Amino acid sequence: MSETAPIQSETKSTRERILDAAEQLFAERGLAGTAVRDIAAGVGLNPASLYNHFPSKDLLYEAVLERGLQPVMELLVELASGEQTRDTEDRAIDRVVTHLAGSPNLAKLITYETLAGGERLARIGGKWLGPIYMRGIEALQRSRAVEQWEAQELPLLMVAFQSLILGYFAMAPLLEQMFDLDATSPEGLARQTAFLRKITHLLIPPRDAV
Amino acid sequence: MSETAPIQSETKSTRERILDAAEQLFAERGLAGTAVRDIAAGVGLNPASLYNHFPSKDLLYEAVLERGLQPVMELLVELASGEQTRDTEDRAIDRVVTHLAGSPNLAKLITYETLAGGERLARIGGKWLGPIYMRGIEALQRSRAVEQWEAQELPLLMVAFQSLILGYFAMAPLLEQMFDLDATSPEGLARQTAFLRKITHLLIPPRDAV
Amino acid sequence: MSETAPIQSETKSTRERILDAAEQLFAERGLAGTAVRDIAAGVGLNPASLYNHFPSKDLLYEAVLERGLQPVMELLVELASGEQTRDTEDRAIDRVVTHLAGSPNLAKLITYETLAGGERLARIGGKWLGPIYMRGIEALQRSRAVEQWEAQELPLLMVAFQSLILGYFAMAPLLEQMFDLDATSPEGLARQTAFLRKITHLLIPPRDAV
Amino acid sequence: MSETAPIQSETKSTRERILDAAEQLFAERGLAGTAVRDIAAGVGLNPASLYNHFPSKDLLYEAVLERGLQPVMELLVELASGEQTRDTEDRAIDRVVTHLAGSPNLAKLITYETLAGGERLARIGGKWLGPIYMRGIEALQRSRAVEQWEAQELPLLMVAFQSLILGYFAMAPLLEQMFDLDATSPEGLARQTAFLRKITHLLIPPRDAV
DNA sequence: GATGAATGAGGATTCATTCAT
DNA sequence: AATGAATGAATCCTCATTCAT
Repeated sequence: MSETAPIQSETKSTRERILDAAEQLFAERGLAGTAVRDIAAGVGLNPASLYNHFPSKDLLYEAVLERGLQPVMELLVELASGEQTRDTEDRAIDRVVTHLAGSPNLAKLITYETLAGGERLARIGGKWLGPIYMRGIEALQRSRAVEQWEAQELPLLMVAFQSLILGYFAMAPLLEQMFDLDATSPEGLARQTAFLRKITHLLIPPRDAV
Repeated sequence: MSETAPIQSETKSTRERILDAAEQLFAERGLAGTAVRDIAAGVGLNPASLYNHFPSKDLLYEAVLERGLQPVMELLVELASGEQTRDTEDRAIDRVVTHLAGSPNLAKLITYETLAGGERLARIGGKWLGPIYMRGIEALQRSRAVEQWEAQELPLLMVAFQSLILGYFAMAPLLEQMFDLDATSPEGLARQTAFLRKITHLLIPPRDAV
Repeated sequence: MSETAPIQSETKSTRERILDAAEQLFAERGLAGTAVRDIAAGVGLNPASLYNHFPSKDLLYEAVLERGLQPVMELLVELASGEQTRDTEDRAIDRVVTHLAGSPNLAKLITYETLAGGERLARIGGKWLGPIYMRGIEALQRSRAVEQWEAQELPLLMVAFQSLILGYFAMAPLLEQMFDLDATSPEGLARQTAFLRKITHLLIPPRDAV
Repeated sequence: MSETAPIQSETKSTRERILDAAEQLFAERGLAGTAVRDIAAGVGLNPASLYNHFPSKDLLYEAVLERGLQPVMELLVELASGEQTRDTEDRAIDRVVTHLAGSPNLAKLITYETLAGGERLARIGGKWLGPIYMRGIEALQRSRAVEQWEAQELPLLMVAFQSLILGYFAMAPLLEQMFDLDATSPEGLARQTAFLRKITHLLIPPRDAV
C-alpha cells in the first residue's frame, strides 16, 4: 500500500513551507519586523536558500499576501454576487469568519497592510478589492439595509463590517490576556460567529424577519 | 519688542517636537519600520541628539504611546464611571471619536500595538486598560445592553466597539483611495461620529427611547 | 535528410560556447566583475552546469586566457624568430593587429590582466611571454631600431608597441563615443593598421628605405 | 616650538585618508574587485564608518576618480590651450608624465574606467574630456604634426599618445617583473619621460628642428 | 543641548560552489 | 550533461547607539 496519509509538513513543497513560515512571522511582526533569517530558520533553511524560491523579501511578502487573499477574494466575490436572503446573509458571515478562522494570520496581515496604507493591497487585490466593495455595497442596496442606512452611509457600513471581522482577530491576543478567552479556539470562533450574526441582524434587518 | 506670539512649533520644547515626529512615523510605519534617523530628520535634528531627550528608541516609542494613551484613558475612565443616560452615551461616543480625531495617529498606534501582542499596551496602560474594560462592561451592564446581550457577550461587544472606532482610522487611507472620501476631514469625522452613534443605538437600545 | 550545414553556434561544443560567453564577459567586466551566473545565462545554461566543464571560475578564466593567448603567442614567436626585413616588419604589425581584430576581446583581457599585476599572465604565458619579449628585443637589435634607440630603451620600446596595439582596442568604446568612429569595423581596423605601420616606420627606420 | 612638520597621514582628514586608501585599492583591483571592508581596513576604520563620509561604494569610487581627474584635466586644458613651441611640447609631455608619476594610481584608474566603457569617465569628466581631445587635436593641427599626419589620423594620434602614457603605468608591474626595472622610481620615471619625449619628436617633428 | 564621527550587530542579498537527481 | 535546491562565506549597507567635542 502506498502512503495514503503522508505527514503534511513533509509533503508540502519547500516553497509552500516558506510561505507558511513567512505568513506566520509577517502576521506576528509585520513586514519590517520580520527578518529573512528568521523565516529561513522557521523552515530549517539557510537564508540564501530562500532566494532560490523567491527573488526578494518584498516579493515573498506579496506572495504570502496573494496566497492568503485569493481565496477570500473569491469567496467575497461569490457572496457579493449571489442572491440576498436572510439565509445567505447568515451564511456569508459564517463563511467569511470561518474562512478567516481557518487562516488566522490573514486578518492580521490585512490589518498590517491597511495600516501601511494599503498600496500593496490595492496593487495585489486591485482587480478584486474595488469590485468587491462595490458589489458589497450593491448587495447592501438590494438588502433591507436601505431601510436604516442612507446611500452615503453604505461605504461606512462596509468598513464597519470589515473592522468588526478583522478587529476580532487582531485583538485576539489582548482578548485572551484580559478575559482569559481562547479567542481562536473552535468555541471562541463559534461564539464570535454567533455574535457577529447577531450584530449583523441588528444593523441590517433580516429579510424574512416577522 | 519681545516675542509676543511665537509660532507654536517654535514654542514647543524639543522633547515635544520629537514626540510629535515620532508619533507620526510610528503610526505610519510601526516601531520596526521606523528609523531613529527618520524621526530625527523630521525634527531637523541629528540622530544623536534624540538621545539627549530619550534614552532609547524603545523608550521613545513608549513615551509616544503613553502621551497618546493618557488622555484617552482618562476620558474612558471618566465615561465609564459616570451615569448612563442616553445623552451621556451619545456624548461618550462623540467624545471618544472626537478625541481620536484630534490625534489621528493614536488609533493607528494602538492598532499596531494590538497586532504586536499588546504587551506594551498592557504594561503601559496596565493600570488603566484592564479597569477600563471592566468598568466599560459594568457600564454596559447598567445600560439597556443587557436586554440584547448576554453577560458573556459583553467583552465581545467591547472589542466590537473598539474595532469599530479604531478600524475607521486604520482604514482611512483605503477609504480615501477607494471612495474618494476625506476620512479625517472635519466633515468626514462628523459623518463617522454620526454613523457610530447610529450603530451604538442599534446595538444598545437608548435608555430613553420610547 | 541529414543536417548538412548546421549553424556554427549549434555545432560548437558546450565547452566552447562557455568559453565564448566567458571571454565576452571577462573582457567587458573583468574577472571580479563577472558573475558565473551571467556566463551561464550567456550560454543558456544553469550555473551548476558550468562545473561539468570547468572546475572553477578561476580555472575557466585561465582557460579563456589561455585559449586567447596561445595563437598570439605562436604568432609572436614566429614573427620574433623570423628574418627582419621591411616586408616582414610590416607584415608583423599587420598580422598582430589583424589577429587582435579577429578576437577583439583579447586586447581587453590582456589589459585587465596587466592591470591586475600580470601574475596569471606570467604563469599562463610564462613559458612564452618572457622569451617573446626577449626575442622581440633581439629582433629589434637586429633591426635598424638600434640606430635610434639605446639598448636600455628597447624594453620601453616593446612596452610602447604593446601599449599602442592594446590601447586602441581598450579605448575603442571611447573612440566610438567621442569621434563617432566605428573602431572595430573592417575599415576602422584597416585604418588603425595603416596608422600603426606608419608609427612603426617612424620609430624604427625601415630596413630598405632609400 | 609648535608642530612645524606634522606627520602627513595624521594631518589628513579622515575623508582624505579614505580617498587615499580607496584610490590605492581601486587602482590595484578595480571597482568590482575591491571590498568596502578592505578600504575601511586600509584606513583603520569600521566599514560602517565609511558611510559617514561617502553615501555608497559607487559614489566613493566616483569621488576618487574625480579627485584624481581634476588636476589632470586642468593641466591638459592649460596645455592644450597654450602656444605650441618645441619647448612647450616637451614640457607638456614632461608635465603630464610627471603628474601621473606623482599619482601613479591615476593611470590605472583611468585604464580600468576605459575598459569598463568609459561611461563614468564621460559623466565625471564630461565637460572636460571631449573639449580636451578637441583642443588636443587643434593643438596638433597648429603643430608640425600636420606635415606627417592627415587630418583623420589626428584622433588616432591622440589615442596613441594616451595609450603610450597610460600603458607604461598599467604595465609597470609587468615591467618590473620581467626586466627588473623599478618602473615607478624617480629614475624609472625620468627614463620613461625622456623616452616619451623622444617618441614625441619622432611622431611630431619639433618646431625648431634644423 | 547639539553634532560629527565611530562602531558592533544585524539587514537583505549575491556569490561560487556542491550535490542529489 | 543538465538542473533545482542547498549552503557558507562574503557583499554592500543600515541600524541604534555612544562619545568626544
